Amino acid sequence: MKYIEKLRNSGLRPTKQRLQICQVLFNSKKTFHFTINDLKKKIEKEININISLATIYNTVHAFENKGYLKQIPINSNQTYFDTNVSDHHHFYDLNEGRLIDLENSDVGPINIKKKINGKKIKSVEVLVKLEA
Amino acid sequence: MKYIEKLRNSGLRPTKQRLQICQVLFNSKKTFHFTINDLKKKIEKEININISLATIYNTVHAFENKGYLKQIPINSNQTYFDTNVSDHHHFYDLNEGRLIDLENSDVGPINIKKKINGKKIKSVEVLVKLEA
DNA sequence: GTCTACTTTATAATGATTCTAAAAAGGTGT
DNA sequence: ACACCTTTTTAGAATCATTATAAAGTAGAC
Repeated sequence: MKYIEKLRNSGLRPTKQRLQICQVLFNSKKTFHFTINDLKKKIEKEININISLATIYNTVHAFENKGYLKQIPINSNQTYFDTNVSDHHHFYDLNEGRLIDLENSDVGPINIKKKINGKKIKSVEVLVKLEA
Repeated sequence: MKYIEKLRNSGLRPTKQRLQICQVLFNSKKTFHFTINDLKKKIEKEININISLATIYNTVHAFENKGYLKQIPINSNQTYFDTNVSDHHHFYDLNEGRLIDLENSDVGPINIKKKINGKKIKSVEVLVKLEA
């Protein structure tokens, strides 16, 4: 199974639940944005199974730490994740509360001129808020 | 009092508590970042008074809606605000959990090439994550 | 000053996330 | 396959930021 390696890389044993989470997260052609609750519902709908919230939090956080998922920096009461881990950005539609991918090529190069001593840049994320 | 107009503009009556909040928020020369709890503590320290959390939330949200405060888009368990409402960006030091201003001139022009039908851009915010 | 609508406050409610500890399952060695 | 030990899953409790509530206080208009 192709997900076993992903799990082992993330320091997780390949259990039944984790493989099912992988299937929902990584099996579709299109990447997508989700909250933990979205993901729980998606799992219930697509695999018709219940996985406890604690397990989902666990697995998602492990993948995030390993870079298999990205957190989207946005102020919301819930944390948003993205299965698209390529270097890209987001529109956030304030009226509909919807996130839309914004490819790197849609933004152009971003040149951070200021440096902070002893620190290196880990990521540069652009959030473009939209309104009607 | 210079804050009365700010409050009235935000649809708020100038009460004693709100004027005190204004003093802590807008009286200092330097702008700063804060969470609601930071602000509560700052008020207690600087004016030696207790204002209930509900009042602080209320006032901060009214100012945010009016553009007198900005929310900083970052995933954290708490919401961060900025008294610097000019068009600018942020470093976020992952190791220390610290925010640092990044002036517009430190980033250079950002050109969003993709358009979404019927939506206009309200803001463009860049978050640069730093690590050791 | 009186009146009415808006405010403040303490406290309760909500909701996302994390913790806990007991039961279940994975993995290794036999 | 079995025993054993560790990791994992789970339901439910705990935590913590934020929001709602409703009673007592205050601002502003007359």
